[in-house]
Amino acid sequence: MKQPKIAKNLKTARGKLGFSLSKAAEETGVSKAMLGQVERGESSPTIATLWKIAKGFHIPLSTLIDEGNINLEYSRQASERPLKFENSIGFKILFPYDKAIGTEMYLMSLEPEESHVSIPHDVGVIEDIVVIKGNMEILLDGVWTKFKTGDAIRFKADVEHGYRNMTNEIVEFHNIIHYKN
Amino acid sequence: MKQPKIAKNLKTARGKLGFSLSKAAEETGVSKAMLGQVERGESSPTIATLWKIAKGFHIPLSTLIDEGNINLEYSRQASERPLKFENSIGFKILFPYDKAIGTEMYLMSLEPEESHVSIPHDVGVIEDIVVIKGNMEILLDGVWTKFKTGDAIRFKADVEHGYRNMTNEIVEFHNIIHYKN
DNA sequence: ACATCTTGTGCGTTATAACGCACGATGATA
DNA sequence: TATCATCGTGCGTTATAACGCACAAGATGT
Repeated sequence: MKQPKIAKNLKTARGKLGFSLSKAAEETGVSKAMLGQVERGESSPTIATLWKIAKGFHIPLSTLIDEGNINLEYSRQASERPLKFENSIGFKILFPYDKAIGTEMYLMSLEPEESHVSIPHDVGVIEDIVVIKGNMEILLDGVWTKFKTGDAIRFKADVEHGYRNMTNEIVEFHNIIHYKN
Repeated sequence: MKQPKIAKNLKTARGKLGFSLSKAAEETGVSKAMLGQVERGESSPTIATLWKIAKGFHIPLSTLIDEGNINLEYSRQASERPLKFENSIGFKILFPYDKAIGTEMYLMSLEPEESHVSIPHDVGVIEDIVVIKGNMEILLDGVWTKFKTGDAIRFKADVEHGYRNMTNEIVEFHNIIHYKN
């Protein structure tokens, strides 16, 4: 696991919001000097300070601690539909998001030893997985749980979750995302 | 957004691993006294300290910052036993009808030379087919149309439609029915 | 019973997070 | 040009994170 890139994520977040350090300090209740120190990597903030920042920026806390694969722009798109898995594991769109139906469906594949962790979707989003071929694990509540061909799993996608393939065969699964209308 | 529940999450994680404070300190490189302070909510750790803990515990950092409304709720759905009714084809319920989501999902199978014609569903019902294995035909607008493994088809199910397998191999497909809410 | 080990807590010390403020640089305006 | 406002950085001070150590309580073994 890589060390969290707080400095970069904070700088990126602030930039995208178009906040000066002063404005950011005003919105978050964290001093301008401290925000600057964090961005320059001169200080490691406490979780309480990070929370104040995230709250003031109206972004998930995980956006600030994420490991650099997902930027704020991605996170912001999480509030819009459809959600794309760019630069991630292999997938094929089976049914694109349809507003009338409220779902989208993908055929996903995982190479051997490949894994992917998703940031949380909007509140209320439900995700279905149906394992088409192979043995895979799904990250639910911080625990990797095993599933095999034919298994069907429904879980809340508004928390962090992930998929991984610890076998040496390709895994394929259907991924259906239900958005609350 | 709720304040992160670091104290509770740390205590839970340590408990699940079966670590004493001493063992946890050893594994994480964070002092026993500090771990105790964090668990009792007497101190708010820096992100660097949290990262050391997560790394030492081999868990995602987000597990420690998650907001406490984690429901370890997911459902392993698929019924184990395939069902076969008279005058119908074999199927297995993957996700039963859920009013909140408005869909149901089945894994269907067609023996060689087997066919099935459905009576029309209610007005507005949409049906998705994803061919998992084999070559099949679907009756759409009075015409049998061929589809193969990997094909995904969406059609209005409020008119007559059907499925048939004119090959000598078993065909399997996912059948998702979307009811208008 | 006693000795030893383990466990979690509290305390004093050290390191650093977090702050308010001052300042130089930059840009805008009169 | 002079003035003002904004920006980000650095500094000294205060608060607290993080530590090593000691200790009381509990568990275990003889």
